[in-house]
Amino acid sequence: MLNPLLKLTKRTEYGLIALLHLVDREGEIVSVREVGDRYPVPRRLLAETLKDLGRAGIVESQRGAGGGYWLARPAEAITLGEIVAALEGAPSLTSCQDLGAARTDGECDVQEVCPIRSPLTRLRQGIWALLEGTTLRSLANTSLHPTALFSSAQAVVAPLGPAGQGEDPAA
Amino acid sequence: MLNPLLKLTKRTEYGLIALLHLVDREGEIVSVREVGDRYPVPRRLLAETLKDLGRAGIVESQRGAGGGYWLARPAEAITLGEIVAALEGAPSLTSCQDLGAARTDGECDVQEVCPIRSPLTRLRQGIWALLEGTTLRSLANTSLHPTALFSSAQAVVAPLGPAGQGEDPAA
DNA sequence: GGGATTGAGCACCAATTGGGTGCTATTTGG
DNA sequence: CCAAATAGCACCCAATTGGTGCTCAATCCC
Repeated sequence: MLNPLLKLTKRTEYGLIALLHLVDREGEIVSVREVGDRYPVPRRLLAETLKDLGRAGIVESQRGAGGGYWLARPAEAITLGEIVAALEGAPSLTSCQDLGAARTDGECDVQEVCPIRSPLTRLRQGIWALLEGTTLRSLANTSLHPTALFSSAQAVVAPLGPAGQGEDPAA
Repeated sequence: MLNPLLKLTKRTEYGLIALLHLVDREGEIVSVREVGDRYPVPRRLLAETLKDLGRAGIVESQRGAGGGYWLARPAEAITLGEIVAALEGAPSLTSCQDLGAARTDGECDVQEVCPIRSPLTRLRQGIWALLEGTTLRSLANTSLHPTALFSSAQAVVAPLGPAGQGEDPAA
């Protein structure tokens, strides 16, 4: 059994495949059929996924014969984080906190004494920053390198403490 | 429904809680009962989790009355990645590749035409590097800062392309 | 030595989640 | 009017995860 920590759901996988295809056909209208013919993916799920992306404003669509999907924005203005959020919802690393949302019902069952909440929250933000710093364009163009990726992630996690101080990285 | 992308299983959550408690009591023997009394967590699952951590060589244990668990190594020599790997298995970002393992059966159903495999693999490695760069000590001591975290992650993802070249990080 | 305490090892059940499909309505082009 | 194609549900099935029962083995204390 392999770790789901970094797992993407099939929906997101299929969504990425579709989106990358849309990047390839930027400026044109692409039907679900076309994408489904190209990749051995359940056509129906692909359709569901594109509907979700449409509702999220990442793609636009036109119904009827000759209809299909296209990117709502240029590929460099669409981030991986946005895509994942659209297809899987907002991120949460531990189950005991959703940044104030849905606090009405169950609440964190580890409550006040939960010692992992704070540090993991920061880590989650760092990871999320990585996703936000990766654009659909950079995914499409493998030769491009997500350099800005780290500067943004660093900006999020760095405030943890003063840089290059006591801790020994060589340990 | 919130995104499982960064989700940790309850096992890992409980494991982290237990480990942080062990850090707090470094040098002493801590029983499952003690941890279970401190945090509102299913004592039994906590026990299962500690067993797993023991099998992974992260903690050591002693049976019998007065027995319990303690860290097998200093907290700065235990990484979050290691913990997660022990409790959830090795990481995989997309389902279509597990680094060569389990290639006998299903194989990647998107096969050769899978366009997301390469870029996401690299992203996964970057995220994993973040986890590997975070020590249990840094989690325990919130004031400590995971600075080395980014240098290691950068080392993994940077090879994507020549460093500090064409791309504009300020974009 | 005997009993209480505590971890080890399995097997197993129950609840949630995710993958996937059926069906119908609506829009659009020919 | 018919065919193509998206929109919107509702639903089922398989897989994973959360959680528990039971038994055995080691250790301490009396």
